[in-house]
Amino acid sequence: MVEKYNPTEIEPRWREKWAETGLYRTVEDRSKPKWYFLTMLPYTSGNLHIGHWYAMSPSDTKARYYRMNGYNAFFPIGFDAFGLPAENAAIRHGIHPYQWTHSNIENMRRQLRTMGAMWAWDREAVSCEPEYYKWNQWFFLQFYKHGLAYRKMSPVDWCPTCNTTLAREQVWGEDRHCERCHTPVVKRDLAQWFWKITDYADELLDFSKIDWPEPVRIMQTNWIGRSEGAEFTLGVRGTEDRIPVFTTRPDTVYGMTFAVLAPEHPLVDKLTTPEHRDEVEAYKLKASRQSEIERLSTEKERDGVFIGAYAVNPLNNEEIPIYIADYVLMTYGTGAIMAVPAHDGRDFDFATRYGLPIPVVIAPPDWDGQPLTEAYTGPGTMVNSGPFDGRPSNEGWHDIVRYMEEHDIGLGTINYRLHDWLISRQRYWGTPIPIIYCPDCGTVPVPEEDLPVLLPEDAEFRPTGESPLRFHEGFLRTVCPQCGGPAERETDTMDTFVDSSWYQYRYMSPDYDEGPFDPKVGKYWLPVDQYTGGIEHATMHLLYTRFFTKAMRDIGLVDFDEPMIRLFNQGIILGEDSEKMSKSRGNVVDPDDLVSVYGADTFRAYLMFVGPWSEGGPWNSQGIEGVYRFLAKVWDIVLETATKINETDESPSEKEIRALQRTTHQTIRKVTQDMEAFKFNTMLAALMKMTNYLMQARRTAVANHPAWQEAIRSLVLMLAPPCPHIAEELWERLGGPYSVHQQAWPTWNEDLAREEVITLVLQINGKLRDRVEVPVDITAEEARALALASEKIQRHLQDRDPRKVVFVPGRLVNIVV
RNA sequence: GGGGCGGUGGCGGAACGGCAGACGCGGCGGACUUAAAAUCCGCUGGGGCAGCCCGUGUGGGUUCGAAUCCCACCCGCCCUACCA
Repeated sequence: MVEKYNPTEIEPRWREKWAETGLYRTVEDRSKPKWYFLTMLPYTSGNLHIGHWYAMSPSDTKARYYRMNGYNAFFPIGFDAFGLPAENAAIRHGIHPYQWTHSNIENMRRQLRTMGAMWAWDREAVSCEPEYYKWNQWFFLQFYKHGLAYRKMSPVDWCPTCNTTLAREQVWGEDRHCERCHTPVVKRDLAQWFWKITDYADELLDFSKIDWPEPVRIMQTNWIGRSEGAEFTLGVRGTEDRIPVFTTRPDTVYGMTFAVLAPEHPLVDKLTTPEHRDEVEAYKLKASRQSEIERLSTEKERDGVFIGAYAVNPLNNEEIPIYIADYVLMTYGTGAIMAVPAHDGRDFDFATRYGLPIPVVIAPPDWDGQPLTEAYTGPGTMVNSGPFDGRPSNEGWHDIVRYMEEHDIGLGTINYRLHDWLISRQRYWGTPIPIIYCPDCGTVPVPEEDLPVLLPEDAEFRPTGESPLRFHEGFLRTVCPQCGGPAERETDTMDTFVDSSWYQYRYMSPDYDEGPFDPKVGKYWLPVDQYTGGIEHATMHLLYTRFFTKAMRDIGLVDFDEPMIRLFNQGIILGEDSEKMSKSRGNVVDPDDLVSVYGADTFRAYLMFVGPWSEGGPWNSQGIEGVYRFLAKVWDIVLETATKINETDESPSEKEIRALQRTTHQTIRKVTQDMEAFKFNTMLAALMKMTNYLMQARRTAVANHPAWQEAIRSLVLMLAPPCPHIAEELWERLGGPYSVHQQAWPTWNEDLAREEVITLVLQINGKLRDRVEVPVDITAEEARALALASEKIQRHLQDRDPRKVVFVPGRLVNIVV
């Protein structure tokens, strides 16, 4: 009996050796093609959970595969280290965010190392370090200089008791209360900084330069929400005021029977007549709460109130009542709409409720002239539309826009759902925005040479969650860089999505201090060749980082348009109950426990084996045993071979040798193809199948043949990417040179992989009736003759005549009767 | 309401126009053992258990042939929220 597989003994030993010998040190080796692999960086939560392993093991596997294929593969790691949990820990436990974050990072580094991944630790970057966030500030200044950063008023959730703004995740429940004191939150306007991502809206809709999954492209496209339409103004009877409205249906403008403003629309107060004021105020108050109430109640009634004023339709001069209603949003378009109840479902509901007229202006194709029972939103013929009557609506659409432009009524415009990126956060644990407010000079950017604006260490964390920066005199009080007079710093910090928008660049050269990254190093590695991460980031991080790269290009930092050429979205690993893992459900699986029992190799391989990486799936604590058994079998077979336990004088038959070679080369082919296609589950199944074959063959004479040595070596090499430790150990025992991870990936020989005999399926009308063993290269004629000669076929055929015989080479014969 | 993903044995899944269920878990039987564990070998979709019949959410369609392509519907999960 050979020595037993003992992962806990071999794994730490090899990790040490890899570190000592610098096996994964990054070198800009220009003699090799580069391949930049990037996996979404972890947040410094303190503990590596199974989701991290699920995301990282396959990407490490693929990076290792590329390395064995002659690429210089770059696989960096870092930490997303700013964010609210650190501040909460400071408030609750009195630990400074920096200290909390760093002890978390220490622990996570230790846990990450047990994975045995080929990370480029020498390029690690941590976003809460001044050396990192200095460049967030630098980017801010560049954006400011290039007109991509501006400040305007914007609403935030505000807790009146805690006297602080709240982040989205601090607002709880249907009544939207503060997580700390349970007071219902209110909206409050603050001056905040924005970045002009909308400048790139059209370019962000262009995916021609990237190979990204279709669902992500669709989600980004919907999120950007480009819609073509017209913007025009409605006059208000008896005033000089004009209400701008946006519509995607200018062809329906004659069907407007009322106008609706968002309750927060700036003209509401001015236009409301005295007798409607109370009602309007009451509705506004209701809307300010209700519009934020969780929209779980799908059957919400569409309501609103008349404000007493009338608008004028500029095309037919008809006067129509003006309402406010919470179904119109201040944040989209102009915050006001022309309501055409016949051709918009929401307007239809509203008009029905308040008894407003619903004139048809687009006749549906088979319209009988009767009133509509629901809104008709399709194309049709224009009616009741003055000079446009009789026009097909899709042509009339353009006619009316042209008419509006010719008569200075309005303009054809494009509207986006996408808003500019609000980056201000009223928080401590983030990057200070490098701006100074001077009573004389106004808004003054911090000079580049004064960066970084450091977060003060002696911050005082109040239980209410107020930002310590607002009360920190030493931070707040400064001098104006322009006039030298007393001035105040901006106390808001940046959204943490800023950190992750460009971290792939910082990994080039985390110690570089002349710019965000060393352009010489960037020239070699950039852009990212393969990015992997969850699809939940489709419309946030993945959009922001594309924006950042385009802005960097326009600033002259990079010469390409997209940050990541290829993207793969992995699924989510669930608990054994098929529910999302969470502490409250009690279905959390701890990676540390599993590693200490089974070793990292088994754990990595099981996560890949459990199902397609893109799908995720439930954890199964018994399933992992199967993978462990598989590795233990490989261990036994390889050691048996290495120690030549099985020497006999017998020589194998040609047939046995060919069968072994065929298995080896078919497996190499399958594993290579699956590795390319991210099909790690079937890749491992193929390796298991080969191992099962070797288990059968190891006691036969073929184990003495050179083909056996080839099979064993190939198996170990193919195991190196998914299970780096055991492969290294076995490779050494086989007498291979250090390291297995520097060996070439095995290649298959198509001739050796080819089947000689196949099972030909015989069907009648597509139903399986018989099978016969035939040579692969059987001709159609031979196959047909063989099929008709089959006893079972004859029996099923009875006396019916074959009308047609379909022959599919290598597969089947189908007789049609 | 909009968008995305998915329904295949007891379970995770494979096959993605051509033998449905690879590989693994679990189960059953056997070998080894005083015994158990571990390990190894065999069987394992359902029904008749013999020739066969039925099976990929449901109902249609295309095709010589459909889990796979098309249409309609049902169910589940995720994201998003009245986008004019």
